[in-house]
Amino acid sequence: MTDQSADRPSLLLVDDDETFRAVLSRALEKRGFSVTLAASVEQALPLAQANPPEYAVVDLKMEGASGLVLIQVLHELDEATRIVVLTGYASIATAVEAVKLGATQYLAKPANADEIVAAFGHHASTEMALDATPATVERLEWEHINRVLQEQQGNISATARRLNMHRRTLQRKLAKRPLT
Amino acid sequence: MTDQSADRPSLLLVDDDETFRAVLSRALEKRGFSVTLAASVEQALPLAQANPPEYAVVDLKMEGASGLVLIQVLHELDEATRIVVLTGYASIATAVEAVKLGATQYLAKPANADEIVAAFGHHASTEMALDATPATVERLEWEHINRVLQEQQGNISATARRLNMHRRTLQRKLAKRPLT
DNA sequence: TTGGGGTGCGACAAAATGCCGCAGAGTCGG
DNA sequence: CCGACTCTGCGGCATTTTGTCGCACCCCAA
Repeated sequence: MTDQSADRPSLLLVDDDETFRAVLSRALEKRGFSVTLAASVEQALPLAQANPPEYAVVDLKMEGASGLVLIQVLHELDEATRIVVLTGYASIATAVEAVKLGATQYLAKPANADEIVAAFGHHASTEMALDATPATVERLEWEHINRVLQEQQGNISATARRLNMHRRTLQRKLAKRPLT
Repeated sequence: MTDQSADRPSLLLVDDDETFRAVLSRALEKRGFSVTLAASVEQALPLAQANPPEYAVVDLKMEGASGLVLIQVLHELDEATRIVVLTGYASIATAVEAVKLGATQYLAKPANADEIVAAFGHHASTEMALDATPATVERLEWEHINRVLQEQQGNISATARRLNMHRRTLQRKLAKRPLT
């Protein structure tokens, strides 16, 4: 992954959400990475084996094989690869697993590009990462709710059940615009 | 810690809750371990340095130094020591930290002796089942707060400022045990 | 029609948050 | 030593949010 951008660190981004993938890819390119995309573990494996990346962002739960498989392979290919795991289904057990398999850091979605870059650790060419501002809790909640709502095709009752939140509360939260 | 019980594996149990410590000690002795007790990291350090244990059970949050300090020392003394971390304030951020420092497994209290003993045998697997349920908003908030708190080296005022949250509110949230 | 799912919303009780202040601690420089 | 700055935890009380309940309505399939 040190193709024509030999001076930019290579990064493999693996996520089955096409929109998220495109947005994050752009943000990471802006921060100086040379990004290669994959929509699944199966798609990512040959890419990684051909050119082990310096950095990787791996969604944990995708169609097909688990992101855990990719973490293990990436780590075996090059122990120096810095792997950040992203997941909308965060749990301590999977965090332990991911780190033991070689992940550098484990982040719950939503996570913005600055947070992801900061999670790689100190990186000399991305000074702007040092000022990473964490999202407010309200922002986080809003994005999470809307993501699950979308997964439930806009069904408010189902979303409330899935989030273990009261429907009335969910309605109220959705009626409010989030602060920036 | 292989004093007169040369045929029983040595185990260092560090927890500032005297009752819990005594109960768990008894249970672990019944399971064949030779248990040494300590009520704090400060108390445990010289014990560990004198005789690095084969196994350790370390509470994360105690008066005085954090259990994370002890994990690091234990791991440096003997990489083969199997360390299980216990905490009533479980978070992904501390789980990641503990595992990176050398912990074998990370368990949320309450955890019984069987669970702890099983945890000593934990090995990373790519076969782990991934959660099908998205995190609740409360869980997401808890994990986010704890991640930023860790980034701010445990400074509550700084964390509150960074999260644009009132300090009192943050204190209250941190005092509550997270939902599982 | 019935039964099952969904929608939005108000009233009121309960819980959480915001705001303020208190008391204490530590660090640093003058 | 003092003052200035930071931090810590916590209670009292006002305000806001959430939980609970119920109402009214909708759609769809049997």
